[in-house]
Amino acid sequence: MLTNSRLVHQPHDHDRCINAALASANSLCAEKNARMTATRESVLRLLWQSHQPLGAYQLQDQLSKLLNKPVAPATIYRAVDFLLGLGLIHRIPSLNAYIGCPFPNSEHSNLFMVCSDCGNVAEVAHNTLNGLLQTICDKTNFTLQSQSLELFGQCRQCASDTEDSSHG
Amino acid sequence: MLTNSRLVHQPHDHDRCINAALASANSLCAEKNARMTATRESVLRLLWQSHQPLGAYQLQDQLSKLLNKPVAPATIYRAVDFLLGLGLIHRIPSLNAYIGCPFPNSEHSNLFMVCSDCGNVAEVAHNTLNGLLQTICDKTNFTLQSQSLELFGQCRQCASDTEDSSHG
DNA sequence: TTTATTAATGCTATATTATAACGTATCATT
DNA sequence: AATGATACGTTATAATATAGCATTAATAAA
Repeated sequence: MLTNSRLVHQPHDHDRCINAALASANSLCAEKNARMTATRESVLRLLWQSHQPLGAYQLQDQLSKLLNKPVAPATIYRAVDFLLGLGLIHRIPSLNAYIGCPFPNSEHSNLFMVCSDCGNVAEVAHNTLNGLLQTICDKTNFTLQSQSLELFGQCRQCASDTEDSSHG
Repeated sequence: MLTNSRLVHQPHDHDRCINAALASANSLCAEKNARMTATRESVLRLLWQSHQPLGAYQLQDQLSKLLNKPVAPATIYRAVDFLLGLGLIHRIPSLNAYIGCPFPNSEHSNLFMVCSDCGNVAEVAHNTLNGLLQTICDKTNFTLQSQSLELFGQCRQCASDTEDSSHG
C-alpha cells in the first residue's frame, strides 16, 4: 500500500512536497514532449500549496492575485486539463475540485480519503484493492478503463482534536 | 456479491424494476414516517424509466412535460435530496446525475459501473470490497462515513456490439 | 373543528462550475 | 523569415446548484 496519508494529516516540511511535485512534473513533461509553461506550473504550485483540493474558481482567484491581473476561467480549465492529462493532478468529482497527485509515476487506484472536518485529502494506491476491482469487473464482463474512488469521513487528527475538546 | 449488472445490460421486463422500486420506496417511507408525495414519486419513476442516470435538468424537462406545466430546478433538487436521504437513489458525482438504487434496503458499497458507450450504470454491493476499504481506513486511522466508487469502461453488451460491427 | 405546528411547494433570483468560439501570440522546425 | 502546431486571451454563455421567502397542505394539539 502506497499512501501519503500520514504526511497529509500532520505537520511536515511542505516545501519538499512542492519540490517533489515540480520535479516529477518536469521530468514527465520532458519525457512526453509536453510543455510545462508558466501558467501550468503556477497552477500546479497552487494545488500543492496544501493538501486540500482547490476548485477552479479558487485557482482563478489565487492565480489572479499571484499575477496581479485578471485570469479567465478558461485559463484555469486549460491548465487543469493539461495537468490531468499527464496524471499530475486529480479531479475529485464530488468536490468539483483538484488536487496534486503524490505519486504520478505509478499506476494506481485513485482512492481518495476526504476528511469532512479539515478538508485534507489523502490518496492511497493499493494493489489488492485494484485487483479486487478488476475481479469484480471480470465477473460482470465489464472492461475497466478508469475509476474514481472517494471515501469521506474523519481523519485521525480531527478525530483526536474532537475528543480533546470534548474533554475540555 | 449483489448486483443488477446482468439486468441492466440486457432486455428485461422493466415494469418489474419500476414496481419494485416504488414498493421499496413506499415501505421505507411508512417505516420512517416520511411522505412519498406526488412530486417525489414522479421523480423516482422518471429515474427508474431506464438504467441510465438523469441530470437534474433532464428531470426538470421530463417532469415539466409530464405535468404539463413549468417546474423549477428547486423542485427537482428537493425531490432528489429527499430520495437521496432515504437511500432510494444515488448521485453519481462525476456525471452530475442521479439513478435509482436497486437494493435500497441493504447496506452496501455504492460501487457503480458506468458504461461509457451506452451510458447504463450498474451497481454492485460487495462485502469483500467493503471489508477491504474498511481495512484501509483502519490502517490509516480514517473513520469512514460514506463513499462514492465509480468505475468507467465498457459493458459486455457494448463490447460485443463493437466486435460485431468490426466484423461486418 | 378550530388552532397551532410542521412539512412541502411555488417562485424568483442568483451563485457556482464549466465550455464554446475565435482571434492572437509563442514556440519549434524548416 | 515562413510555416504549422501549440498555447493563451477574451468574451460570451451553458450547465449545475442553492438561497430566500411567500404560500399551501398535512399533521397534531387544543
